[in-house]
Amino acid sequence: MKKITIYEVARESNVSLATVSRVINGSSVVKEETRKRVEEAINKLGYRPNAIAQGLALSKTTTVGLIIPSTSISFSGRVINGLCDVAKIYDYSVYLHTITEGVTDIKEIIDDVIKARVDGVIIYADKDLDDSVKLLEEYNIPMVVMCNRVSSENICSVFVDYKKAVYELCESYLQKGIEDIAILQDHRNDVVSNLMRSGAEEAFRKFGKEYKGYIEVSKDNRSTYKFLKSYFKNHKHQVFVANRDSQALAALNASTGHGIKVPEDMELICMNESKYTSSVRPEISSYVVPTYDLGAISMRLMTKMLKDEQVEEKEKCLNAIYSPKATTKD
Amino acid sequence: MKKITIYEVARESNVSLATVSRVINGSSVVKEETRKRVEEAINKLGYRPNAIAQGLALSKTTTVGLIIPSTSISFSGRVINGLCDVAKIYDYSVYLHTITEGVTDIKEIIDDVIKARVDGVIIYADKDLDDSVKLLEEYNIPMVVMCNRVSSENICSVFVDYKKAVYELCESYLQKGIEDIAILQDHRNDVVSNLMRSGAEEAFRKFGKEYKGYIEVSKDNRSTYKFLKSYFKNHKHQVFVANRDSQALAALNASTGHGIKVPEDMELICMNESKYTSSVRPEISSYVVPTYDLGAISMRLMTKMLKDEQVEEKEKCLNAIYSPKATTKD
DNA sequence: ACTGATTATGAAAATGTTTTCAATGATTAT
DNA sequence: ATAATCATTGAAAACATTTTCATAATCAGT
Repeated sequence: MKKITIYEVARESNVSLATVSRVINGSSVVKEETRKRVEEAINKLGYRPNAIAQGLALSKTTTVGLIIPSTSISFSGRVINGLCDVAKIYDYSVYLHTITEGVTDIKEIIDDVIKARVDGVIIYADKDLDDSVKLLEEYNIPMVVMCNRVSSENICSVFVDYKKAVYELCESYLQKGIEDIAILQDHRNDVVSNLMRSGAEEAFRKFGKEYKGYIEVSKDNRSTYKFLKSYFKNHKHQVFVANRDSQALAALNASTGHGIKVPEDMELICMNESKYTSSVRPEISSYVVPTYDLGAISMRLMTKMLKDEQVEEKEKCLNAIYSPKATTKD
Repeated sequence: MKKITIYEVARESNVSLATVSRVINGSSVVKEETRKRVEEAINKLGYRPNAIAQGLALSKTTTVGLIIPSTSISFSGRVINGLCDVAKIYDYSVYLHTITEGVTDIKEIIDDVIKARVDGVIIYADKDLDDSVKLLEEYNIPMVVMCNRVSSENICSVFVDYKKAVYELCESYLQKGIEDIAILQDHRNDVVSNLMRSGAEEAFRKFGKEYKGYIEVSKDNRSTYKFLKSYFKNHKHQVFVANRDSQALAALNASTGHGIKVPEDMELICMNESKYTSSVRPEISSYVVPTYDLGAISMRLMTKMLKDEQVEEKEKCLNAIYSPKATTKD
């Protein structure tokens, strides 16, 4: 089982390498008759171009590196779906790297994508960006940052405006005179949490008040439920906002356990809709976050940068759409 | 900003390419003093080897292709985590391809991984394997198949034994004289559903009975809930088994809506534990499926094949661990 | 001081493409 | 018929490595 290279195709069809290469790449200059002959040879021999050799000759790989925290994969796997779908359309391949917090050395990952000579890097950064990422900037590699607002020559960013969402949410309650709004925060000091904070604070400031309704919990689901279970024994809130769907579920179960009815006694709102927030009863009012789009748009931006198309907006802000549930019935 | 190649390093450190190459690859023959000189030059110039050129020269890329249905990413994202973690340990990179049912042409994906000259392919196949996958076999590319039992020269497989799980589950109820066991099946005729079926049927056959407790529902969560809502109006079951967590949640909500208490009136069992089955109350008895291991083991097998280590077991069968919840209280 | 063995290095070929430039053959206009 | 243009093709360099084979340098043993 010998390897079939462009040489074998050339010999088989009695032309030079150059011509075969032209046929592969759809160059228009080659005569119809020769093209046919070459194509037949290609099929007959089952030849497939070697992307590695192409990469070397062209100094580009039509490959983009994706760097994403492992937690985010289970949390928002559709990001990857959107990203890959668009990549496929534009004939790019995806080189995947996951970051496991406390384990992975980001430097190694950066080293690896540079070694691999990816044409660009898309990075999902729900934390502050590591300094080492700036290495990529020095390398002049086109970058798209998801979930973080970054601006620079070679960097685009795509993010969800949680700040605005929470701002408007708080504003609408404050207008109705409701100011007992609790916001659940997990310890991880992530971008979304910060945005939610500043949204709430801004809204309250507008009404001349200071916001301080944070409830801090740990990342772990079991302990979150335990905590809330005892929390709701002595606490009541008119409005309760959670970031992740599992936290909202925990809140729902913990509160109803104490006879607090959602939404009559307490409005429960989740910042990230999922199949779970909608399959539970009562349904949990949630923000639908366009995670698929987040990935898709990021990759589209990347292809624009790589093909030197005009990038009108270097910062793309997506909105989370509020989908309130009015009743416990359906 | 000139590109730094091995040539520049060679010049800077006054040695030949060959020597620099040896230093990069940790060859033992180079003199300590020269090694130092070369390493200094590498650091000074910020040189990173070009994996593409290496790939060409060595005819291997230390890269494995991962082919996975997009739905499986959100369903079992931890597969990817396990896979990537192990890949990192063995210095392999992951080339990601997603399959969107009805959209993606598998042939194109196969073409692409062949073009990319990945050293091996890991494919998550919860459906029957497409014929085109056999192309890979002809190409003699080492493969690991997840979720499907396949045997062949160059193919290993790693799967979860849902059949055994359901068999034992049914058996234990039948021994107690309980035979009213309903199994929810979504339309997609996938491997897991089939395994569950044959597990149930085998158990019933052992007791001289024929199993026919399937309930067919659509894939869509909303309509599943709707369906179950009206289903539980007129139906009762002692045991109710669902495959996916969202289906179990829907079943829980729909049944309690009609005053059916879990687990007193009906045992509810989910074949795939998730943070949702455990954060809901009453907790849903579930099988903990080692998804992380599924990925990790697959990749480990792959590295063994690629490094020509001995592969003792070409088929690795993982067990789903039953975690029954005895009470509605906690 | 010389031989043989050993260690360290370099020259050059090989990996599989693309692309530039030159050359050839065909076609058109004069 | 001839020059000029145009369409098609091929030779060879370039891409950045690894590796084989040969050679140079060192060293030990006589």
